[in-house]
Amino acid sequence: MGKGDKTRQAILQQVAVLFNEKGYAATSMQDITRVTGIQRGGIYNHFASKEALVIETFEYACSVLAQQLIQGIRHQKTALGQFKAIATSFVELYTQNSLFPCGCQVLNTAIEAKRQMLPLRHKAQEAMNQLKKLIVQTMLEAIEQGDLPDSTDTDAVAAIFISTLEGAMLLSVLYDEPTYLHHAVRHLHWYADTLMLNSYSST
Amino acid sequence: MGKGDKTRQAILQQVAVLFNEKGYAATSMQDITRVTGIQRGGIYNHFASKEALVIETFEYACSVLAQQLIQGIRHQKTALGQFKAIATSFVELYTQNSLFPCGCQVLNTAIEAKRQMLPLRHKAQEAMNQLKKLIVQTMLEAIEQGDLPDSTDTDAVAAIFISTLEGAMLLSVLYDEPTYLHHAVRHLHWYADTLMLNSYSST
DNA sequence: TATAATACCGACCAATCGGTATTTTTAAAA
DNA sequence: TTTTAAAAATACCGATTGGTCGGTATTATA
Repeated sequence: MGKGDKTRQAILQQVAVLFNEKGYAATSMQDITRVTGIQRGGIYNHFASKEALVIETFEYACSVLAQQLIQGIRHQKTALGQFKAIATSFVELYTQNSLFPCGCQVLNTAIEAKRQMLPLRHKAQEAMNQLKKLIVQTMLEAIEQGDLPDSTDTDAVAAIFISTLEGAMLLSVLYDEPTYLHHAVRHLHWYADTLMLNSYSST
Repeated sequence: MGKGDKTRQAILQQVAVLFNEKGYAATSMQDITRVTGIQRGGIYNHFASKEALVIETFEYACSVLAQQLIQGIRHQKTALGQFKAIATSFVELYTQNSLFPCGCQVLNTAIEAKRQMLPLRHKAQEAMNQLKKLIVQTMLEAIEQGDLPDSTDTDAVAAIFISTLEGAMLLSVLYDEPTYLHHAVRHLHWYADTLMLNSYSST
């Protein structure tokens, strides 16, 4: 990796944290020069505009996030175990990883890019699609393995999973208190276990 | 109400929508003059600074929100009915009210005021405290009326309620699709009904 | 080592930012 | 109707915004 690529990567890493902390609009190019140690001219040598930097940074953050999430569930042997591990791993990402101390990048981005920044909004939708897909496919495997009933409405359950986790993330960020994430994991694990006995979700 | 108070109220109403759409940092005073039809000098005659306007607007939005939420559960006769109606009413607020087409003001504010804008963050915490208090007290009544078990961990259940609703709000805003909110309501109603049979929540 | 390409800096741009001081208009009190 | 205080508009401020550009230092290639 040449010098250019190296600094480019370093910029993405450092700016990802900054953007997640302050938001995109509230972060100025001056803030970026401060945290990267590179002047504006240097930054614009790697990225065409602030918007391009924003989008690339989000993509970078998502790739790291997804990789760590998948790694966190890989060791589980059963699909149901993997399914439940998604919640655990998601929470551990926030509570243990210093890269994301200000909440979920996808959540923050989705909120900021509601009507403005449409390309960024689209990226956030794609990232959420990926997460949903991971959950649904894990559930489908669990159904195949007989650990979840055939009647399970995988889309609906996945939506509940994500809603609960993201909402708990919101509360944990708001109060700077990881308890809410732990509550969410416990609730979701119980919910997953209940799905086998109770066919509510298909109605 | 004199003319001054009238325009002041009008500013709060119109700016509340604008802030909720674009976020605080991304909304300029020029945007505000555009939507209110009042020039900067006029605005600053009513509010000392943009920050003061931001905080007052948030307070205004929360008061409207809280009022409508309470009104939406008042007609229920049992406390358990009120408890479940909180979820329904919360969702109806978003899907039917033109005042809040860009998601929950508390959610949006909490995300934007993570480390910056500490007074605003504090206001967001207070607003969330209010919602939590409403849920907990409704549950306590339901326990008194024998519709929920004594062992219910009201704080934990309230956290799950809020997490699920706010998370579903996030998804519905991200995809511009109310389905996620409806999923959340169905899930929470089922959860509330299950609490009576299952004492999981107390562990 | 000589040459070409890349990375970086720092001064600079027009535009816009939030905010203020002043003037004009408006509405309420006399 | 006149007086007067408040409300709104105007003109303007210094600072900062995202972005550009010429020049220089550094790196990679040959």
